[in-house]
Amino acid sequence: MRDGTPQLSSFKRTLTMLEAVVDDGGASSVAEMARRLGLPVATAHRQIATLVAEDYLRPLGKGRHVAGSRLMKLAQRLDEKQLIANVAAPILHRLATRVRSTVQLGTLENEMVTYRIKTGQGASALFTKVGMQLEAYCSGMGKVLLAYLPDKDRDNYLAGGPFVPLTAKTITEPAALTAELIKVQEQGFAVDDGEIADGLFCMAVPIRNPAQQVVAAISVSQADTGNKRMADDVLLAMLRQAASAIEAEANVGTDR
Amino acid sequence: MRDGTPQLSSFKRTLTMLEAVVDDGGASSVAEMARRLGLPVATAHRQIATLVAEDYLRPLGKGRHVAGSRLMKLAQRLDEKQLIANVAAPILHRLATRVRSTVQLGTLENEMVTYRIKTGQGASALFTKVGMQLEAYCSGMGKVLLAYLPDKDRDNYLAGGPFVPLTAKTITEPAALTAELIKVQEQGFAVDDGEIADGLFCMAVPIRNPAQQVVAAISVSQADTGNKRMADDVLLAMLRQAASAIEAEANVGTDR
DNA sequence: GTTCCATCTCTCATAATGTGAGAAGATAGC
DNA sequence: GCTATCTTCTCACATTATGAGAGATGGAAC
Repeated sequence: MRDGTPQLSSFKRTLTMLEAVVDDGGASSVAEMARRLGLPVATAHRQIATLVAEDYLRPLGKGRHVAGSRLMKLAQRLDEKQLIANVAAPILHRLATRVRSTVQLGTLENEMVTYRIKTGQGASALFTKVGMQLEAYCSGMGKVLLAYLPDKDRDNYLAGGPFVPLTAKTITEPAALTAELIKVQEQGFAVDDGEIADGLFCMAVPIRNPAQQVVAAISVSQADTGNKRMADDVLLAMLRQAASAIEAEANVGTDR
Repeated sequence: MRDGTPQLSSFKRTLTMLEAVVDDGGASSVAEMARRLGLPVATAHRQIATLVAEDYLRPLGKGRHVAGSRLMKLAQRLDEKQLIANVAAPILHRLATRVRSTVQLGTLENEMVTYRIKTGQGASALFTKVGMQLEAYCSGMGKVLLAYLPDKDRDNYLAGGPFVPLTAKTITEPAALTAELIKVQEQGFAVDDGEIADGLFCMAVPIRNPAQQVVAAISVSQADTGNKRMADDVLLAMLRQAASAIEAEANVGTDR
């Protein structure tokens, strides 16, 4: 067991078939696909039958197949957040140089914030890392993402707990947290002034998809060095401008 | 081999793992996933190793994984336009036999119309071919697709030119073309009476996605043989009915 | 440093499972 | 009608996945 293709070979072959059918756009019959991939017809049929049973393909009459709903759902789960992160990267990079601070982008998965982009000055100082997942209740981005959650999910989160304090300022009372999230939703941004780490100030705003759902948040973090810090309203304006730019850019791919 | 789950079970289980990891957004370790799915750790590792080898997952340090590039590419290929074309095919086929003419479906890419479906009587007579790309300004489908473009893009197209005449009736004046597109948008359909080829009559209507964006157009083409031609309003009604059917069918997999 | 705990890697005997040829059943085209 | 093509089914075979357990790795706590 040390060859090039030792593992789960049937899985691999079936994936290849799946891709071939999707690529083909449902133009060809199963037998045709089998011929193209050099597979026995019986095998091809088994593979496609399985894919259909799993709803990764949908039969469309006359031996044709198109992507099924389960595959579509999987694809949707992927690209929205990933796409947003991709288009956001250059915009956030510019923002970071302008505000001379660390700028981050995060999304919510499993009630945790996934940090997907981190850029700018002082990036190394911050303890966050791309790919890292952190509790949502104590960060600016997290509060934004929680604030726009569907009511049911948000209530569920708030009922979950426990909310352990990371600093003296961390909000740990469910009632206080609820009030905070309502405030965040009303004003359209969140502030974290030392709730996640002492002396760390963050401001975060949401990023929406074309359907107006909040799918990500971006934030600016500044270590409170006592002296010059950019005025909050200026910072907020710049964040919102970046958010708009990201939304506009991301929607280009959607329409047309 | 006659149970409910007889086929390619390892494939199914690995798919389940793939989805679980994607859903999880890379939050949990492999062992955690194994526990959650009730699998032996060794099996889980094999599955994930395979998914990584196939580039469906990408390791993200510390046992975490996110969607890999091959999965991303697959997701991209499932694009809206191709799907519409797939579900449209049988509907257009029926339409073509009813109107006894050639029915086509096209989408706009790079300001050119891509012909994706061509079916029905006299299909061989028409010079278009599936996969072909043609200028948009001179065909019924093209005019529909241009008419619903965002203003910015449409103005840009109109400023582009040049619009070479293919027949005596081809609209080549930007001003006239602008007026024509406005008319098309207002009435919701386009007519091409000999603008692309002498004696060729076409009528085209848009196809919209759930967000009400125009993503494709369908058309009926009839060579003007001098005698019986179906009444325009009847043709239009049938085209619109087909468009509705396609939109309804395409949205089944999209929602939820 | 050491100890503990969780994760990951590897091996191997077992049998479960996918395989593919071919026959038989459908379907379409002529 | 016939013929060509696609699909479903069966079955013997051995390829291939399986899962337990032992060893290796890596942190975190102390």
